[in-house]
Amino acid sequence: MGITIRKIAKDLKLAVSTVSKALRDSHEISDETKRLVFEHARKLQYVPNPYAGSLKNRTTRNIAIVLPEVADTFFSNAINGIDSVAQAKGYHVMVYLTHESREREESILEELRSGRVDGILISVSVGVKRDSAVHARLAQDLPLIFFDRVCDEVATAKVLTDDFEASYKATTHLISKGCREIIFLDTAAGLSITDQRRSGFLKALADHGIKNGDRHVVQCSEDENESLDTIQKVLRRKNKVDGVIGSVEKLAIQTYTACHACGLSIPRDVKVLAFSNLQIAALLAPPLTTVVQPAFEMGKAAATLLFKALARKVDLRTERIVLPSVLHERESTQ
Amino acid sequence: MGITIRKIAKDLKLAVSTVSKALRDSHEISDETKRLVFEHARKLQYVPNPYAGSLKNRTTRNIAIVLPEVADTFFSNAINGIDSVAQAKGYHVMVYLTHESREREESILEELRSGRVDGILISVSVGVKRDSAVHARLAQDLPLIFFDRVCDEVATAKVLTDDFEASYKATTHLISKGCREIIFLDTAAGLSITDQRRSGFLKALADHGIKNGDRHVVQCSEDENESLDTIQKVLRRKNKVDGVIGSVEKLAIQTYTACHACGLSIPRDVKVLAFSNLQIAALLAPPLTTVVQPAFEMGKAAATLLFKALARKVDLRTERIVLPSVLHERESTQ
DNA sequence: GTGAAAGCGCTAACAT
DNA sequence: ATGTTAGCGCTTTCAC
Repeated sequence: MGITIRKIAKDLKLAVSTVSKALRDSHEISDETKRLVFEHARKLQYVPNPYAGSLKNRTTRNIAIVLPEVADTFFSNAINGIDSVAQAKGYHVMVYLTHESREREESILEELRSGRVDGILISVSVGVKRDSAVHARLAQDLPLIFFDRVCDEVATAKVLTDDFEASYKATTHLISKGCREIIFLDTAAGLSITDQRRSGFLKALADHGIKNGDRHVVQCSEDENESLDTIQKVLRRKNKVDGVIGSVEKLAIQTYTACHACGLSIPRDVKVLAFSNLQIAALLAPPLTTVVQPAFEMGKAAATLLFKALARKVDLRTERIVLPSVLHERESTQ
Repeated sequence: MGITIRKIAKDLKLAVSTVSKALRDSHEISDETKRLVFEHARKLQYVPNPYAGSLKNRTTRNIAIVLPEVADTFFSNAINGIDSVAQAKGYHVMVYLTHESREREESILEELRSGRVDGILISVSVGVKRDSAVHARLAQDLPLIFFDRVCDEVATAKVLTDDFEASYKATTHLISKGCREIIFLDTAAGLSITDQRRSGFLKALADHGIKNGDRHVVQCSEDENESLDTIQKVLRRKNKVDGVIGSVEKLAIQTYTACHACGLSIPRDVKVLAFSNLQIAALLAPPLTTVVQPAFEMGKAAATLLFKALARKVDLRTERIVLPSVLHERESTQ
């Protein structure tokens, strides 16, 4: 049993409400009483129970981040961005990992309708549909903000990067380096971000007179071994691949592994480029050309939006923030 | 206003208590009533408010992880391990980042005495003392478990790796490769893990007849630029350094950067080895020899211990789990 | 088998 | 300026 407001009241022979008001520095309470209360509270090391008051005013000062995984530099940096504003606002952060399971994501969201948190920031898992009913319903109950991986058709705030343009630019970069047989490594299920990236890729191919773009898109499994296998097969095929774009960080790493395994030299035999926030991209063999998303800033923007919503200062249904990503050219595409 | 138990009771013309019992599948309630209640609850999509009941039984089903940062493979993997058991137990995970600030860590812990969480898993920040009073007091109020970076003198559970032995082995490995002028890159403040690692390092030097071990220990700043600067100065000094041990992941990356900048070839001029969980160590130029900690398993072990403590099945004051780390030899020390 | 009532810690409307 | 009271959503005696 921790120290409660009631204990302080009893010790000081005051009413609970008086103590409550004193602690909240209400103007109705005399300075002398406040002083006494504060002092005693400090002496007893009183810490208010956050969930008691929360029952009344329906606010927990907790927010949730729902995401596929933490062992990914984009997500861990986004968490940092979110945390930076949450800490500043005195909010607490709950983290939920879906491990790319739609079912798990849905049951987590279902649970979150309970009032455990005041709002939610989410980057959806593979397999979640653009018009997911679960997400839409949640957005009715609580402030919900998508970042990076979104459900386009759910009417709530989204924080994104310019995936289409960045991918178009990246593809153009490869073409300018002489690549013609470029492969776009896609994720298995339709992720909003990879959809955009694929579109940008296809558009760039078309604009540069490369036909049959679809032939250049390769679906990779969520399973690491399968995916690695797929990539190796592609690299070994007759129509010699001379460029690879990894649509997500994991695929970049697998491409490197696959090239090593196939005895292909990067960038001589094949140029490689990936969407990735790996800080050590520059230390890889060879240094990897990356499209870097402003992960920290995206987290920060998403959290800022959430707090605005909690303060009823914004209508989330119409919010949409697009931040630019940056192409870092390195040896892997030289 | 979400759906409450009261609403269900009113709709069904039952008492709140009856509904409450029915939902908890109490034997005092008739099957028929239970059926009605469950059905109606499902129809209204009732989700119980977790903090209402929590007020009574003083349990939130929330646990906290307090750690220096997420953008570190050790920590993100540890989070995965913790999350895996928390999800299985139906618990929720709150994440607190200290960013290596003792003050921040202390104020977070202070806040956590409020009852926001049922227990805490922590890896302490740089600068926290072995006998930190704040940590000791918290351990009185709540189940507290240290993992990796601990306060030795605070009497509560600890989950560790065999840092001394692993470092001894790693140092011996470098010596066996012909290194004599080996540098141990230490963190600025006394971290339990780097203390152990340094001791193992010094013991190995002594055992192999290398005198004045202390001369081989270099303190690195928390500031990245300063630290990089220090490393470069060391690499350039007259007594040619032929081996480097990074005591934490960040220092390994900085060593690579520094070697590039100084035009030193790894492993020809200098062999490098680091305590690191980087998955892509094998893809670096050259592949980095690492001492890998079982991060996931440590998180899992720590969380498992916490849940045992919550079930009053263990006395945390005497618990101490030591898991082995593994030396992965790669080209950087060949 | 069902219901009434008290209470968890705190806030807020309403006395005094 | 301080106190009384009711109530947030739920659980848990204790009656009926």
